[in-house]
Amino acid sequence: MSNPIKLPFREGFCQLNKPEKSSKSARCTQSGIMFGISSINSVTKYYFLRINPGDSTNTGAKRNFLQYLLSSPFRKICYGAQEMYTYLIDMFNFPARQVCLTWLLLDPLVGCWLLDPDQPIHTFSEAIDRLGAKPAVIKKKDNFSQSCQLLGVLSLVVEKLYHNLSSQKLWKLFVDMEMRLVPLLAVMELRGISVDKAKLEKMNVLLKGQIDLLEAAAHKVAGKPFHLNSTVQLRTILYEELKLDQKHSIHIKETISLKAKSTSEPVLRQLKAVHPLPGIILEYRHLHKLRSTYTEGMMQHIQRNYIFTTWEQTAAATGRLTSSNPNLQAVPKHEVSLKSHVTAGPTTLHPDLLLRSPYVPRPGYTFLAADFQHIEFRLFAHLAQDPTLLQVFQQPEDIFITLAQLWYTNTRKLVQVQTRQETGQGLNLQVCNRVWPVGSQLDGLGMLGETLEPEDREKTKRIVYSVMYGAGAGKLAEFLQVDNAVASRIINSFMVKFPTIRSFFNLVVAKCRRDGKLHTIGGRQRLFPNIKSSNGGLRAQAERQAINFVIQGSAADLCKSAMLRVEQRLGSYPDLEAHLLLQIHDELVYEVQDSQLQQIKALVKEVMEDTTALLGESQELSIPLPVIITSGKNWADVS
DNA sequence: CTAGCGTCA
DNA sequence: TCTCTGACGCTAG
Repeated sequence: MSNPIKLPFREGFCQLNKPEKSSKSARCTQSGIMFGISSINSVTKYYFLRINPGDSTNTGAKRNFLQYLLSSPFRKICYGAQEMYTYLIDMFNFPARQVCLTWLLLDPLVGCWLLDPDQPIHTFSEAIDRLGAKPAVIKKKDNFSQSCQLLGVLSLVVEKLYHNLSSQKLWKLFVDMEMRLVPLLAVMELRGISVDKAKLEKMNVLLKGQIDLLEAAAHKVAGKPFHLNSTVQLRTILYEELKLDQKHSIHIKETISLKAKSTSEPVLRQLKAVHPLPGIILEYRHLHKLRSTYTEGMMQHIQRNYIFTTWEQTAAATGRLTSSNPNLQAVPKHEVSLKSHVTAGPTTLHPDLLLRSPYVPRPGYTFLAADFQHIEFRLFAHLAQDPTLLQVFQQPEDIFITLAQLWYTNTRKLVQVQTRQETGQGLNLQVCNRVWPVGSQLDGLGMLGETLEPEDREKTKRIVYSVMYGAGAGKLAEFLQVDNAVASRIINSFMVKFPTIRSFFNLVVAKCRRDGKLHTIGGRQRLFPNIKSSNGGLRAQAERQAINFVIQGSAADLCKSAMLRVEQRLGSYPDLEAHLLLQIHDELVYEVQDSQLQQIKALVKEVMEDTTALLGESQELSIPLPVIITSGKNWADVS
């Protein structure tokens, strides 16, 4: 650990001594980079490089110096590096590609999170406590001298971090994955995604219109105006004025906190049959949520036709990235229907809304999305070595459609098979029939309609993941809208068909009880203190989290690795222009130059499907991980 | 079932 | 008036 260059930034309130909560009074007015350079004989010299916004000298010597410093091979350390990077790249316009590939350093904020991802730290002093770095007595003379002293502590913190991470075999993951991700996330944040404001506004108006109609309808059937968002008022109307529960002798569950009669979704769905109001409320809540978050709410975040999200590296215990302010990972994917049962009107006035369609590429660019096909299910097959799934997953077929088809053909054996064979998709079905013969215990669900709709696939997918991660019959019944006996049968048929679900569960839980922690394919760890709890509920939860972590965390490793490797490969083709805009867990969305679309498609697919390279040469998956590439002129087109 | 974030009372 | 919390609903698997 020789020659560390330490880089906090912002004079006075650098990350090392910034207060717990960013309050207005603590906001710094001057900014720059504070750094210390240690020589061989351990003498450290400290400097402060002032960076004034709008200063023309920012483009000259200061820029060159920072570029030299940050891309130098010396070991550099910085607490909160992503924040520093966004600041610097924004200020100096450093070239994104080069930053991503060469600006590497060590950040104890991320390091501490790798040690215990359930307890991320938020301040430098927490890092000191967590790592047991000697509590330093900071003498308050002036900002500069205080910062110098903190830089000394930073060295100690990284020293401790190194020993902790190495002894837990996390160093490689830290340096080769998480630290390489930092500059990429900074670049993604700064690029932003462009938005068709007019389109978003139009959708907002359409939603508003529909919401107003629903509100009027609700007031009418309630007999008086009231605030539709108020559960208190709604409760009074439903149970004291309309007395829906008494009149129809329906028992209403009580809320846990206030032990008042619930107005929750399942309750309203139950009441829909006896009165129009609950149905209207449900529809209202749905549209109101969409408007306040995804149209009206999203417009608050637009800056000169762009939306800039924040990518959080240390927010999820499984190793996933998260997005916030706004959360672009939760923009609705499926079309929203404005057709209503209560508000009649010509359908032309109620078009379906695609809330992802206002997000568009810059002029001259096209969106390119790359999706890992059912990554967690495939990883389960690999990790559990399930013989049936290992066989099925040799082919890049859509297993959720296959399963949906299987259930369908089992309930109504004829028709569809023929047409699918004619369209050349019969092969999949034959494969699945060989593996899960018609008439097996997967049948009799009777919940799919005449033809296979996209919703059927979505439903099947949710069943698979629910059961895989240990859902009880009650929960499954609730979301499938079937009774408990049917849900039980579904779960049971899965367990019979894939006995490795249980054996893998037992294996993972046993390992977790032995070690107190588990590891993903990429070596990421998570601690499970409750795995030995005497409280059965807590223990069961820890067991489900354990299973989920191994799979979801491994998927996160692969996706992060894919982001980095695509970036590296693009680096060897300087003419190719592709900018990563979004990561939605298993999906990467790029903005690529129109004329280079085909070339980049091929490049991305090749890199992402090379799982051996993604995992490092020593590891290999038992199954391929097919990647689906789509492209288009708005985000809805590639979803 | 797991993992998140944003809205609202 | 402000901040925090729980329930809900959107996403991803």
